Amino acid sequence: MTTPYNINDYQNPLFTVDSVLFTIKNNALNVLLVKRANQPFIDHWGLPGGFVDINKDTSTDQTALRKLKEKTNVSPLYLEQLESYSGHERDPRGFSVTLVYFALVPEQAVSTHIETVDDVKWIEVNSLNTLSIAFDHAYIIQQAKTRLQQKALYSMTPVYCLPPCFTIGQFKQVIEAIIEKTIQRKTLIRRIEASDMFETIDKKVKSGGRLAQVYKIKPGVDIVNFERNLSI
Amino acid sequence: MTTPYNINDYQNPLFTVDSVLFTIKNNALNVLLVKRANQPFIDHWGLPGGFVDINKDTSTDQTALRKLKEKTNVSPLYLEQLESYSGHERDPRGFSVTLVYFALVPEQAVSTHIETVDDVKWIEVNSLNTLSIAFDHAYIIQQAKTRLQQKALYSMTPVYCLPPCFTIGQFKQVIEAIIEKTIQRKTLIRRIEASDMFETIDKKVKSGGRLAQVYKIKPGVDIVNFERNLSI
DNA sequence: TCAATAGTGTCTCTCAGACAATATTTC
DNA sequence: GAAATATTGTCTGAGAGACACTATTGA
Repeated sequence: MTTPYNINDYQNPLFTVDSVLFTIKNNALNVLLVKRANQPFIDHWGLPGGFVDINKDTSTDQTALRKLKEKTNVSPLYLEQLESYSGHERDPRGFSVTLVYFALVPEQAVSTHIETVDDVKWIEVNSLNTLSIAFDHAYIIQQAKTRLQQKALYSMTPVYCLPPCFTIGQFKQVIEAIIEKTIQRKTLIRRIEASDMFETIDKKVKSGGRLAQVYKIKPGVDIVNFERNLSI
Repeated sequence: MTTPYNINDYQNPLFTVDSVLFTIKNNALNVLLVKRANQPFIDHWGLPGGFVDINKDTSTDQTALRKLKEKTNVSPLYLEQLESYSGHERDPRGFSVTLVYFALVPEQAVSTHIETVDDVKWIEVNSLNTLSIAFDHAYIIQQAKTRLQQKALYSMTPVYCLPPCFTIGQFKQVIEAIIEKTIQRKTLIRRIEASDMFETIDKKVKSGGRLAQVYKIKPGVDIVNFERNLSI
């Protein structure tokens, strides 16, 4: 090392940004996978992502959003860092680091686009084992699922899997699909009121029985966390 | 790009690993800072960290631990990823990514070592503004503090700021120093019992009043989370 | 004895779970 | 009316906050 801090003096790790994009489809948690066009793991399914483009991206958040938009044509409503994964074994090209984001969208925002291509698709998280998944992405998806399940217990985050207008019944189904347990409708209503995140709109929709009140997120509100979890 | 996936085809971001090592000293939250010996920000104080050494490190966790051990001579009892920070502006050398860990140790484990050197020191988090801090490290430390405060509300994590044997009074003081609020001793006792993480040892120590029972962590237990937060 | 800290007993309050009761809808 | 779903009412239980009370130490 002749000159300190010259990046080329170091063997740099391979650094990528990947995203676990979830939605609820058919009452089940689904994740967006992309068929790899290149080695390694060519033709396997993996998470959408890639290298930072330092000419286009102002941060790794932008990298994640850019790659998701390339694949789905929309930006997710919710995006946060999950964790980074690193090591010599996870990529045959050598030591690698991937910074993983986790993101949520309503299904229909994406499905109309990806139905026109055959290298991007939704897959049920509980059916991942039927596919050959690239790298350690199957493990990462499980970690992201666990994180989402935790957040569903103490926050309103799952609402970002819903379209702009929704009923309490739809919200309940989304939460139940995520945590894989039923919850009390009453508890959800209490939280909706306490959070003050939502407003009713002057519309009711049919639901098989009594018409259901339609809600939407108040403009500009932040996601609300609760001090107590839903019960395990 | 002639050959896909050749790392040298990309302008890679500068990738580093930094750690926010906290302890409680004089009933206040302190963070370990290191005086920088090189540009940029030479002679400013910054977080301990550096580049991944892919010949020594099996993961970025190892990078964080290796750098902390170089500076403090001990490994922290608790280490977890905080978040990564990226952008063009945070480092004058160009687009950079730093993966930040947050770590806890009991004070005395470190202080005996760092008292012998003058480029590593503890500084109270609430007095950071009296120093010139390198990069965006002051902001990162605030983020780490917020995360630690959250964890103190729903988990036993702060116990890793304590020596192996401790009293409930000491534990209470550590939690109060972190969250900057007083808590009910009774609540802490209830959580200690419910967590089943601790055992009493056959010793009592003097405390200014009645002798205090000494506790230690049961071997092999994992950190326990609660379903309810302490009140704001 | 008093001051100080440790530890216990117990009441209140909040909010999740449970579930009954009522309200609307379609068929 | 019956089936289905929406909405409200209300009781129970767990656990945090508050705080009084007892216990044990040193000065």
